Amino acid sequence: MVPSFFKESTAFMSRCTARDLLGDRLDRDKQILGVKVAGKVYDLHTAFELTEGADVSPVRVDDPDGLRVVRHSTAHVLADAVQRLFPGTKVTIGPATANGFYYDFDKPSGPFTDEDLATIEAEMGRIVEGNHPFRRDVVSRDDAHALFAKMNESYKRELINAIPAGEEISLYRHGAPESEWVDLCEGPHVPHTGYLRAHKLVSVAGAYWRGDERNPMLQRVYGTAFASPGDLRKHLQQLEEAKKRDHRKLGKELELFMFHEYAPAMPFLLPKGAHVYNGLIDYIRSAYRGEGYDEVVTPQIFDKRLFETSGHWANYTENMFFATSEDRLAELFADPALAGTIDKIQAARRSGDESGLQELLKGLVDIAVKPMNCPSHCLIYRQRRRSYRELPWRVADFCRLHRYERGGVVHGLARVRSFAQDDAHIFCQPEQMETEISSFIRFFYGVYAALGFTKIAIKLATRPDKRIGTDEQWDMAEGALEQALAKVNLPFEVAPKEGAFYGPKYEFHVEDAIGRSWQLGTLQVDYALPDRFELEYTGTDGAAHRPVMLHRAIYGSLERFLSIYIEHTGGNFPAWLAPEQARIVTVSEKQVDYGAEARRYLRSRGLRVEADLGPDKLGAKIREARLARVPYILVVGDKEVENRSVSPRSRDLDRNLDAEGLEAFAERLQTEASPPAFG
RNA sequence: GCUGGCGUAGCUCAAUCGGUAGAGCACCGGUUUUGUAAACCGGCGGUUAGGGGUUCAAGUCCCCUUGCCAGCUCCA
Repeated sequence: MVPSFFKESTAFMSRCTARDLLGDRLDRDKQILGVKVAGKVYDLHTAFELTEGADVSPVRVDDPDGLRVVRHSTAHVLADAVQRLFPGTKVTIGPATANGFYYDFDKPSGPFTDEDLATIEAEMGRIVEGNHPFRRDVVSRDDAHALFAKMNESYKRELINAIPAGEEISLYRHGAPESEWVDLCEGPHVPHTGYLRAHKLVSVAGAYWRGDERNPMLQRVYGTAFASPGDLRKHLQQLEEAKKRDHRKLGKELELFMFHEYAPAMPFLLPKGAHVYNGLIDYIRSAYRGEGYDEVVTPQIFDKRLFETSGHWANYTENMFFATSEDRLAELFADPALAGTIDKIQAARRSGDESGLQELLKGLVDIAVKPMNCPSHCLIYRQRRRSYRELPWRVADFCRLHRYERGGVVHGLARVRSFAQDDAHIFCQPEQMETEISSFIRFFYGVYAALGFTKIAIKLATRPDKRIGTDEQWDMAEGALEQALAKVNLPFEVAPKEGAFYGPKYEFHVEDAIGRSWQLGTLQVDYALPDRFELEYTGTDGAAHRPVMLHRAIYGSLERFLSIYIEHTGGNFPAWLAPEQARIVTVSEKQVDYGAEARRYLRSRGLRVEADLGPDKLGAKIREARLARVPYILVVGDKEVENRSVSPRSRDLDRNLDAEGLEAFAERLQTEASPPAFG
């Protein structure tokens, strides 16, 4: 069925172009770039088969499909500009990304500088100016090879070789007729370069050809482009805002945490940061009582046999830290085999036998620092015989975990080597899974709503090709995850084959205050660990059964959650979490005694209150308290001393409130500072 | 881990071609006694990330190590 707006197109064509479908609508509405037919976007330059009944809709510059077209087209203009300015530079690929585009170049003279970016941007402006059309040509494989051979574009020829036989090979050209620039490209593209005025080059970076570190390093130029200069400006402002909120910057300014090179990528939470961190833990912990969780405390380092049982020794050691003891060292030195081992290690190193070397080194180690809590929880489960009556059993643990992350990936608090999770494992009977899952979802949403996150998207990651367990188990696990969502009426997206090798999972994607999305909590179904640890419970039938294990976390890593929460709030923690809830500032030193007394009183009411009694002027004290993001500034001058009151200034309302008595203020702040309810 | 960049006082940043390491804030002392985003004066503070090299002379040039930043790859 052809949609109504195409009615003016008289004949129904099987082979057609967007122009045929859109007719004079195209001339009336310059925002239209092409059409989307059965999920695929076609530009004005491309002919395609239109099957009857296909879903057809116009693609406009400012919708997501249109933006991708604009960005990809801008990438072509970037490559054009680069080849004009830096002859001898070879082109590779230049796709659109979530927020823009990039183009990878093989540039013999090394990386681009910031000045280069400015020059390239100016050149792009000139290329775009003429409103020159994009043109598409379909060519034979031989012609394509001949063309790019002549141009000495070896990467393009590699790409041509990768195009399956029988598929169309197309070229896109753009620019003034006398200086057209051509690229091997599937499209789609904008009608002409006039659509590409709102662009900005953002940064340069190295990247490998085809993402493989054995391949040559290319120079990647990142840029972004939008439908209009206004949209571009808005995006750049969002980037500015993100920079202002960067938790690494705020962490330093607000004295929340620090790092030291003696413990790289392992945060030190300073008193204020630790307060917020512990507040988040306390919040979950208090909720655990109502949700029926038991909390345990478990060791930090284990005999390696634990991880051999769990499978970490075979699959996870490159992410683990190891420990040793004097006893163990003495044992190793006393072992006559050691001398031989050292020779073998040296030989493996010389011959570059990485995996052999790893095996030898691992053989010397007998203690490892835990990267996850699940193995210890399995040990606890096995502490005694379990009955079906005690299932589901929910075991929570906030113990520290250590994972050796590769040097280049660590990032502030968001990706660290030492962290804790609001981790818990639910051991249950298979038929209890669904109920457990839906009550976890409810719990999860309650916590996020209470913390001011309302936009949450769920992805259901299903069975990957490489997996363990029976199809029956996978059917049951995926079914339970799906039905639990249906029951609470939540939409979700399926991420096919993205599950863990031992079970399917949810990924919760949470959107923050400035529109960025983060994967935080998770829930995973696991049949493997109960098998490996031979966990059992006695059923009503008196026989032994194997429980299912659910791994679940609401915050995920507390460190990472804190980093996002800092950026979400911009450091303006709500009163119930704020390390300092109110600060008394005296107008002059005449009010010092009352200021100290007020502080004593408010503290006696359980409030976290500091006082700035120093000789600075009021304005300076106010400024400092505001920079510290204290929720209430309590001004105390002669009037307040006389009335035993304070004059509060609210951070969140950004204005002065009426003066109120000490007791009344304490009452109000106490109410405001009680943790939010959820559920 | 890979590629590139960076590391100067607690913080933010200067230091021309290789030629005596400096400012503001913070901190300490003093003066000022202040009504909603920075009063004034003085002082303390440095083996320029660490190590090696080149040089008459190194913050500056070269090499190694380390940490950080951006990206790649990986991930909570």
